[in-house]
Amino acid sequence: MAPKSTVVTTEPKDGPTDPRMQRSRSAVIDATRQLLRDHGFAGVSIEAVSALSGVAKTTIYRQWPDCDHLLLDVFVSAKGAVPVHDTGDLRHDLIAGLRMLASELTSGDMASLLPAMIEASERSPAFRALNEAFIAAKRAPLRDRLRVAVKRGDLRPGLDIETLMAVLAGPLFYRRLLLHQPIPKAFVDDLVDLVLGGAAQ
Amino acid sequence: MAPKSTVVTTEPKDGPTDPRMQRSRSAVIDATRQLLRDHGFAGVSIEAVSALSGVAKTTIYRQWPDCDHLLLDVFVSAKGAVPVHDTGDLRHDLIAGLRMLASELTSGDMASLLPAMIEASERSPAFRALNEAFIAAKRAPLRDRLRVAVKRGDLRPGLDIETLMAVLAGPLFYRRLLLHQPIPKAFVDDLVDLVLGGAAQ
DNA sequence: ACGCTTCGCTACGGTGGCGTAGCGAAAAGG
DNA sequence: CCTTTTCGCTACGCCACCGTAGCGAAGCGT
Repeated sequence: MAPKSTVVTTEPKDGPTDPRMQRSRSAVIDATRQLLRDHGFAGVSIEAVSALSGVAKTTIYRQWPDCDHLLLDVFVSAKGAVPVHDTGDLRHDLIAGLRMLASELTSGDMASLLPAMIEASERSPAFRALNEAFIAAKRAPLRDRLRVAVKRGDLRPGLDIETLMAVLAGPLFYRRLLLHQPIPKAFVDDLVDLVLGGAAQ
Repeated sequence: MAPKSTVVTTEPKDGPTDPRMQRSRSAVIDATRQLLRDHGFAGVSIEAVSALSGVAKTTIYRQWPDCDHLLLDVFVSAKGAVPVHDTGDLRHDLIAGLRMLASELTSGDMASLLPAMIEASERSPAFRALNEAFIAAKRAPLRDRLRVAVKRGDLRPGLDIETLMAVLAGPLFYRRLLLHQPIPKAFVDDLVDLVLGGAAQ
C-alpha cells in the first residue's frame, strides 16, 4: 500500500528521456490530478487513469511501479514557493504574501490536492516526507521576511518566528480546510492587523 | 460512492432497539475507526470491518446500506464540544480552552479521524454537511466566551469574532495537519499572548 | 417455555482493479 | 534509411470486495 519506505526519489533529474515519454508522463499526471480532484482518493486507479488519459495501462506500469508512486509524482508536480517580497513595509508585504497563499488555497493545484495530501501524510511515511518538504519550501520566504522584520525592529524582539508563522498562515488553512469558506481579501487584512496590533483592549 | 444526498439522518434517535443490535453496532463502528486510523481510507471495506470486528458481513449490511453510511456514523460518534469556561480572566480561559483543543488534536478520536473527515468533505456533500455541523458544535463555546470578552471590554470593540477565532484555533490545526508537530503547552501560551498583545513593536 | 428477532455462517455470481506477457505499429535518433 | 525505443492493444489469471440468499443457532422479551 505504501511505497517503498526507503528514499523518495521520484525525480530522476530528467536525463535524456524520449519526448514520447514526456508526453505520456504529463498526460498521466494530469489525468491523475483530475481524478483526485473530482472523485477523491477512491477514484484514482491505474485503470481509471489509463481510460481518462488515453495512455495505455501497460505504458503507465512502465513508468510507475504502483498507484502510490504515481500519486507522489502528482504531488511533486504541484510545488512552488509563495514569494514574499520586501518593500520595507511589513504590513503591506504580509498582506500581499498571504493573499497569494489564500488564492492558492482556493484555486489551483494546491486547492484540489491539499486535502488528499493531508490524508496521505497520515498513513504513509513517504507521503509525509514529501508533504513536509513541500510545506517547508512554501514557508521559506515568509520566514525569511519575518526574520528581517525582527532584526529591523519592526517586530518585538523576543518573538518566536514559528509561532508567528503559524498565527499568520494557520487561519487561512483553517478557513479553507475546516470551515470550507472562501477567503476574502478583507479577511487577510483583518488577520494581519490583528496579529500585528493585538486583540486586547 | 457518495451517500444519498438527501438528508443526513444517521441517528434514528435510538428507539427501543435490541441490545444485540447495540453491541454489534458499536463493535462495527469501533473496528471501522481503528481501520481508518491505522490504514487510512483505503483500508476501510465491509469485509475488513467484518473480519476485524468479528461481526458477520451480512449483519453489517443489515444496518448500513454501504460503506459511506458506516463512515458517517463513525464520524457522528466522535462529537463533543470543547468547553471554554468563564473565570473572568480571558487569557487564562483561552489558554485552558486551547490546550484542551490541542490535546484533542494530538490524541483521541478527533486526532485520528480529522484528516479522513477533511478528505471526505471535499468530495461528498453529506460528509461536508456532517463535518460542518461537527465543527460548528466545537466552536460554539469559544465563540461565546469571546463575545462576552468583547462586551466586557477585554477586547477591542470593533474586533471581528470570526477572524479572532480563526487566529486562535487555526494555528493549532496548522501545526497538527500541515507540520505534523506536537503542540506543547508553551506554544498555546505564546499563541494567546501573541494574539492578545500583538506582534508589532 | 414460548415466539420472535437477530445473529453467524456458508455459498454464490458479479465486478473492478491488479500486474504481466506478447506483439505489431509508430516514432525518435543517428 | 535502418536500428532502437516506446507505444498501444489484447488477452490473461488473480484476487479482493461487493451485495444477496438461505438456514440453523442463539438471545431477547414476555
